[in-house]
Formats: sequence, C-alpha cells, structure tokens
Amino acid sequence: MAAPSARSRRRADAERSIARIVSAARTLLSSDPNATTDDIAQAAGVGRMTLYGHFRTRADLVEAALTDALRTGEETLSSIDLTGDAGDAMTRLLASSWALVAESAALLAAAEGVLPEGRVRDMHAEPARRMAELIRRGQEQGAFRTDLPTTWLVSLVQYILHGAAAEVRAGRLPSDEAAYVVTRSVQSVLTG
Amino acid sequence: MAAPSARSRRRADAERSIARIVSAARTLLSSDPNATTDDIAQAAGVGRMTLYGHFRTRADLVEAALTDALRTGEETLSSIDLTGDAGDAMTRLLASSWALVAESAALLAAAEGVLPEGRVRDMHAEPARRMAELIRRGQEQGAFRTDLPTTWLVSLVQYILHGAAAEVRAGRLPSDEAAYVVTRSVQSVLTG
DNA sequence: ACTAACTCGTACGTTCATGTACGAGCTTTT
DNA sequence: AAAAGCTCGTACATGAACGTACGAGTTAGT
Repeated sequence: MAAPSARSRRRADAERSIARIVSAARTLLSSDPNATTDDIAQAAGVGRMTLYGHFRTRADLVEAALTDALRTGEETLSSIDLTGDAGDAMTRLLASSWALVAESAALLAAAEGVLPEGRVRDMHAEPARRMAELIRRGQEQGAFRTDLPTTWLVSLVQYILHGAAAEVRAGRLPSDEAAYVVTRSVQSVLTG
Repeated sequence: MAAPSARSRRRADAERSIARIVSAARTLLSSDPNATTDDIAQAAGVGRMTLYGHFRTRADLVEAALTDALRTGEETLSSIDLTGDAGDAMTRLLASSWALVAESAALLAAAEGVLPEGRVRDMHAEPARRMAELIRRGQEQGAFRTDLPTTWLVSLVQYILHGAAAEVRAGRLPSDEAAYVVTRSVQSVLTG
C-alpha cells in the first residue's frame, strides 16, 4: 500500500527513516522473530523514539515489514508465466515461491505471533489466489487430482514449502537440494 | 520415565498432586499453549506454590506434560500391526497418529517455544524411528518411492499431519474428512 | 502419636520489553 | 529565515509472568 499522495505531508527525511526502519525490520525479523524494537531501531541507525514516532506499536511495525516483504514477493511472482502445461507452470511458480518462503519464514512466524488471528492469512490473499487458480486450471486440464478439496491442496503446498524451509534451517536438508525435493513432493501430491 | 522406585521417597499425596498437575497441564496446554503456571495450578485444584514445589520452572512442567502425552501415545502406537503391505500399514499408523497429533498440537507448540532447541525432536525419537522404519520397509518392498531422502519423507509426513490439524482447527477442513485427506495425501507423496 | 513431608496463601523481588512524556536541537519546506 | 516537522536522549510508567521466601496448618508413614 504505497500511498505517495494520500499522506504526502510527510517530510523527505521522515520518508527515509521509515524506509530504513522497515528494511531493518525485515532483515532482523527474518533471522530472529523475537527481535525487539530496540534492536530494530539500532539496526536502522535510528533512535527508538523515532521508530515509535512512525509505528505506534510493535505489531504495526511487524505488519509493515511483512507487507513490504509481500509487496516485493508480488513483484517476482506476478511476472511468472503461468500459461501452458499446469505441471510446468507449477514448477516455475514453486521455484520462485520457495526462495521467498525460505527467506521470510521467521518474519512470518513473528507476524503470526503478534497480529490478530487470521490477519497473516488475509495478507496472503493474492499469492493464495494465484496458487489456487493454477491448481484449478491443472484440474480442468486433467493434470491434477480432483479427489481432494482444492483448498486443502493449496494449504498443503504451503505446508510443504514451509516444511522444507524448516528442514533447511535445521540442517537436515541441503539447501541446494531443497528446490528439487519441494518440486517432486508437490507434483506427486497434486497428481495423486 | 515413570520411576516407581528411583524416587519413591515421595509421599502418596505428593504423587497425587503431581499427577493432577501434569494432567491439567496437558489439558490446558493442548488448547492454549500460553497457559500460565497459575492457570494450570488452578485447573489442577492445587496452589501455585505446590506446583513450584514439584516443578522448578515452567519449562520443566511443559516437558513433563509432553513426556506424558508421548508416553500415552506410545501405548497406542506400539500396539499397531505394521507388518504386511506397507501401504496398508501406513494407513493404520496414520489413523492413530492423526488423532494424537490433532489432540496435542498446541502442547507441542508450547514445548517448542520453551524447551531448548532440538529437545522436542529428540523426545519424538521413538515415533520418528517407527515411521522411518515403515517407510524404509515400504521402499524395500517397492511400494514407496526412493527418489527422495527417507529423512525428508518422514518429516513430510509430520508436516502433513500437523498441517491437517491446523486446517481443522481453523475450520477450513471438516474434522471427519481429515483422516481421509491425510491418508490420501501421504500415500501419494510416498508412492510418487 | 510423632515426625517428616507436603500444602498453599500472601507477599515480594525480578526481569524484560513495551509504550509514554518531555523537551532541546536539527532538517525541510515554503 | 521562519515555521513546521523530525530526531532522539533520558527518564519513567506499565504490565505480565516468573520464581522466591516465609511460615502456619495439614496429611501421610512407621
């Protein structure tokens, strides 16, 4: 939700501070979901008071960080070609999704712990819609199974992605094998 | 780890208190992973001080509750027939595992947040070993795929179970469909 | 019954991050 | 250059759990 004009009463230096804070929040929270406002302000090279001048609560900040991550992600995902064979399209979508999920897993955990129930899911409406649509198209093509609810298949793909991220983090799955493993797993779960 | 003789200097009423506390902890933590020691003592019908007399820290208590849940679970799981066709055996194992996972998901989350890194996984050594062995047997039978690491397949089954539990909790998957959905999903992920 | 163990209330001390209040001094903007 | 907006330190208030200390009363074991 970049609002260049809606709230353009902000001065240029404020704009800069906000950007640095959000960026620092993304970075820090992506490695430690429990990073404090103090940590984040410090990493942003900004006083804690400045931070509170722009974000009333820690939750606000976490949400802003997640929003930013999602916006960035959308830039990548929205440019993927999802036409043609659904299986191939899924492979392409997964390759990009995997990187994004792995990168922001901890940030997501932070948001889940601080934002109101369901908010995080709502924020993922766009990527979820994209995935659901591709799966549905695959089902119509006869490439994907239809014996399980589409909703469940969408969720399942998410769980596989997050699971793989967790395995990599824990050192039980080499990160260079992850994309392959994710792709094969998702394909078999979608084709039945 | 029931130690009937190792520490039998405990009086009968103490034994009783401990049992009630652990039981209350299991129940409460299974619905709210953030239940406080106060909540638990109250639910156990015991003073908070009594609780602290038996468990030095909250972490100790959570661990005891999880240990108890796992012990109970083992009683069920160890009696399952895992011989014969690996696919069928897996179906039987999943049916029981599903119920256990769904029931204690929140307790698990509590433990994950409070116990040292890796402890929760270590405590699951026995069920993990059982699952791994069955998968390996299925691979030898030619029933299960061998193109993905067995370790990953074991983890993946866990993620599917926990994912389904989350979907049910969120009301996105009717609980009476869950077992079916889990079984089909796991089977297709294991057969490739 | 006598001793040791257990219960449990009240009260306190601790910790830690969150968020607020105030105000002096810098930047932008116009 | 003047006004408005921003920065940011210090200091404080808050709140939530955790965990400790003390001590009087109760219950079990032998």
